Amino acid sequence: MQTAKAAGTRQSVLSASLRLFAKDGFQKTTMRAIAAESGQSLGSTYYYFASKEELAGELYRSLRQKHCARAWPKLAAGNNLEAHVRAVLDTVLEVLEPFHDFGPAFVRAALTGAEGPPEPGRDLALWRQAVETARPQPPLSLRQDLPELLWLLERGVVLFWAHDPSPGQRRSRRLIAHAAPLVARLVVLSRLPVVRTIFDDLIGLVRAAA
Amino acid sequence: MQTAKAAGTRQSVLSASLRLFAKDGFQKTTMRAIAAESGQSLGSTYYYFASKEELAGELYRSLRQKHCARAWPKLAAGNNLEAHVRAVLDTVLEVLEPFHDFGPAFVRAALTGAEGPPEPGRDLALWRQAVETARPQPPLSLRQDLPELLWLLERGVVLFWAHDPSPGQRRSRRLIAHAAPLVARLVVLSRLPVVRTIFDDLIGLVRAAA
DNA sequence: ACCGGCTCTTGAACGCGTTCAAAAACCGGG
DNA sequence: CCCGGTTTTTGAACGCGTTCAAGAGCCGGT
Repeated sequence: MQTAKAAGTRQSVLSASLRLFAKDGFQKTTMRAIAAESGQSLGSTYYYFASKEELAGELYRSLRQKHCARAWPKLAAGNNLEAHVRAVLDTVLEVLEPFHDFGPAFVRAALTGAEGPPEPGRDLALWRQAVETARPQPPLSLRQDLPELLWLLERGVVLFWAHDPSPGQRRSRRLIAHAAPLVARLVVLSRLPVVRTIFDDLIGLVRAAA
Repeated sequence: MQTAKAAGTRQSVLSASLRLFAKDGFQKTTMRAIAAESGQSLGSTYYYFASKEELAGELYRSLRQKHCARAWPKLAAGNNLEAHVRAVLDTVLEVLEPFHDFGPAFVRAALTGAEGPPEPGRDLALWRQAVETARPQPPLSLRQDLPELLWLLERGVVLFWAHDPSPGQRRSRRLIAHAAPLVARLVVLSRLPVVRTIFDDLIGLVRAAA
């Protein structure tokens, strides 16, 4: 059992790391500096977080939570799929933006932290909502697998964004601007048998991977 | 200018690192161990290789060279595109196989070493050859951009392979088995305007990224 | 033979992430 | 109030990748 005060110190370590990561980036921020900033000893921070990676993972987790909370309302109006895809992806960059200067190592550390795909539950639910509430509705045959494919797309975009050196991450925005209509068009065309076959292959490919 | 003897020591450091990486993996092999194994002092290895990463990069470079040399002849017969794609991708796994136990960090270190895409020249040329010698020939409209797309595919496969924990990397093989016909079918279908449009978008997306 | 300037080698040192045994603080029950 | 056990804190220590000032070996020119 842990006391209330302990939770407080834990939080102070977390916020100290947030402050320092923002100032100096992920790599340059040392565990010793985090300990000093939060007024603790070095060993104490390791009592709460087993590694620097785990610290990144914790911050990233709260970020994705915020992402879901912010993106969800945007799906209410029942726009078309392209708008939904764009909304979710734009929101993820919006939420992540202040953390870009943390450096690619931060995202890598966060994504590699303990769990491979870090409890995909919430994000996947968001994509399911995006698919189900889209009007016109995507073909029934795709409705089941599409969320997973879009979730894969999201991870790809985040990875790209993390390494995007362009000012303001313009390239990542442009990537989304291109990808959203592409996805929408593909989904519409999936009614054609030829395209449908491609989708089947793609899904088979993803299944083979996972 | 460097003497002939120096080149020898350099080579001995390289081969020592190869031996140790194979025995203990990339992460667990220490620079000190490499120095000891090659009969040099620690500082001496740093005289030849600025970092552990660079060591990985050097080994990886020679691997890709071997890959090109081995894959090129397989393209001579003028098979269809699917066979060519499968040949090149299978060969890359074949060449890389002994290095899988080096761990994902090895590939990451190699791919991140100094140059972003490490002089894509040779690999891209291989893909160009694969596209140009395929029979029937891919549509003219794709012939220019297809090599770049396939090269992207190759990097994706390698990345996937590096993290593939399945025994004998079966999953990676399966991935290739699924991806090759998918690519071939997509290329054939690119004669249809709708699919062509998708390709254009995809190429635009890649261009926006690079 | 001696020198000046290189190429190469060395081992100590730095700062890092991480571990650990021991001490301190805390807390409910006697 | 004090005691036993748990939770929290501490600072020293380890091994790592990397850096560096100093020296050793080598070689052509005088």
